[in-house]
Amino acid sequence: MTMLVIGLSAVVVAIRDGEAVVLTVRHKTGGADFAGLPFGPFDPDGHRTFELALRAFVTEQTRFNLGYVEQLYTFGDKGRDAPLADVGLTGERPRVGGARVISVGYLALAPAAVDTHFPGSAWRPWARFFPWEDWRAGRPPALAPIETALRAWADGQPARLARARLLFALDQAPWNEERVLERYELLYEAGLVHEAARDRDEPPAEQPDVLKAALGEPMISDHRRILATALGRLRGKLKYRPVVFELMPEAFTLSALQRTVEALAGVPLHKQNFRRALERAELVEGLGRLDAETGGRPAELFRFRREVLDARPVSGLSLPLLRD
Amino acid sequence: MTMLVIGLSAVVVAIRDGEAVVLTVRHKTGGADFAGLPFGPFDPDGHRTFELALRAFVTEQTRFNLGYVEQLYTFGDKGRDAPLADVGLTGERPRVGGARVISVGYLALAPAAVDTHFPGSAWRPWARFFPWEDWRAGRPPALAPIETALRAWADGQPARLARARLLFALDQAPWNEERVLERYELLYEAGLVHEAARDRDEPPAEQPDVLKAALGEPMISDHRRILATALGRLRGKLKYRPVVFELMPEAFTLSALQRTVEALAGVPLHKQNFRRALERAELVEGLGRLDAETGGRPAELFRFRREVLDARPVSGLSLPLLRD
DNA sequence: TCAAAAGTGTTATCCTTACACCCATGT
DNA sequence: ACATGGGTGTAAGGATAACACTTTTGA
Repeated sequence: MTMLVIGLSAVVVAIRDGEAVVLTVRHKTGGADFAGLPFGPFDPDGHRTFELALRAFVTEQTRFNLGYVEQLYTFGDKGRDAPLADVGLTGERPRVGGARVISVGYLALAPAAVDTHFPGSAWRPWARFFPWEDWRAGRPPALAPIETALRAWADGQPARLARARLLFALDQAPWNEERVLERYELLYEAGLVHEAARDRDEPPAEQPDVLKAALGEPMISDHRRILATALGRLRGKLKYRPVVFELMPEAFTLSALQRTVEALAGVPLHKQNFRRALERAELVEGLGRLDAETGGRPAELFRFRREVLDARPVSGLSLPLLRD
Repeated sequence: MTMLVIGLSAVVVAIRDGEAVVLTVRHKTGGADFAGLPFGPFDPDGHRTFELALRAFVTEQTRFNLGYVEQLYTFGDKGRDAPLADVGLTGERPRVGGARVISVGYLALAPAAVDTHFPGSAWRPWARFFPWEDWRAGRPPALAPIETALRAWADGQPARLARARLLFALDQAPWNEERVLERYELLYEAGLVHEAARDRDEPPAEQPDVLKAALGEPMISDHRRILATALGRLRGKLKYRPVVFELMPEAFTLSALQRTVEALAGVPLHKQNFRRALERAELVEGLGRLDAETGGRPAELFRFRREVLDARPVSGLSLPLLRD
């Protein structure tokens, strides 16, 4: 009988220089060199809960303590390359007939991207893994080669075309920033992302360099899928829970807050309407102090009124889009 | 080394006579007789994905095929009573030193509550398990004894009082229908629900009969917690995805649709504003036919325009509250 | 004719969107 | 002075919430 092993993976998000970054671990697999998420096995004897286990091994691997943590999803498909079974992080796929690995993905938010100088671990902008997800400067150029490839895949089939159109905002369809996972899964299904061929033990598809670049960097195992789940979940959550503040320092300017939300949601926001919404929600409070380091006129510093969480039900921020 | 076992549990929701009902299985445990959710073990050899395994054993246990299925959460805490390990449904707790059971909860929606006449399985209104969650006829009477018990538990501590107030709408605080799980967990933490004492191997607390009734019927294992997760998730999802229609027959009246949404959300809605919102969203289409069986004036039948799902991003229904 | 449920009109208010302009600092 | 980013006023349009009333059937 096949053994079951449970692996825990963490998508640790932080903001560095106004960019959303993710904690990754480098893996040398055979010749190639891929990034992965920090992960570890769940030990049914030593760990009382998943969350405690997760906090323990992330602290161990990266030297800082997680704040906000939330379970994302449990992945158990056989066809998909499941996370690695052993703690040694060898980068080998689980052997056929060996243990079946189930992976529980978590999202964690860190108040700042402290560089841990830990061997093999690094903060990387998640735009690297999903170049098509960043619409802050308008429609990302990565979408052009992707659109061509998707149309070739759809090959006139109406169902495929409809999905591609909706998810990738083709033909003037509106962009929905939350459907990150569905987009990644479509690219996987279409055989475009590197992981698709790898999971079928096939050689990488022949692709022009522009397309290869547009499809982003692959990750080991199903980690890019977990990352897509995390990004989608976080983008949704921004709107109905005040989670952004978990990523901000104690005192911040409103522009820094807006840049953070924009970096996460991947869309440009309307400055004044963003501020008005903030004000109405009474989520922040001016500190009277100024931040001189902004380049132009100094900005007032604000703090998150954490006490509102105990006083009343509180939703997140609205995302007033800036028309392009 | 402790073995790991993965159990799958399904919260199958349907509408019967305008009430939201859940598929349950009866368990005779020692003297007492508790309800539970349909569940089964995940077999790493036989099952390619969780979802396929779930569909298979629900069909086997209840004779119908699930439509909409969504993963809820994976529960792995040790202190909590985890789901049973074997398929025999003996109702015994997993033995100390035996297998550690992890349970993956799923939400499924069925278009109608077909009575399967299967031994031991039954559809039960979920209000039985959460009497405090039904605000359709105003503040539920179950809240009075619960409020008293919670205040006794809070014992003047501001943090406890604030949580109880917010979650249970004490002192005129607004009711938030989505926070079902948090409410159940507070009652568990306060030691009020039956499961709390049971999980600590303590005898049931001494409680007046009104309080006992107000706290609802307990379930085996952590099934009531999974049910609370499902109800909360479904209530949230109603608003941003058109999932209600998974519970409706092909043709339905607008009043039946409204009653369904009310039964799920547990709040009364404003008739005309509900209809106006439906109309604006272009989610339904009149069929011209009438339903004569309504008691008063016959109502027009409508259908869900399923095709909009492929045409544009579509959100759920707004819940225009009816002030009490 | 009356109860029961279906179905509609209308208004005040609030929120969202979109426009453009002024302010304080460093170079 | 002017570039750079911070910070504000205002009005149009649309969505929501709240008011009550008419219509069509069965008993």
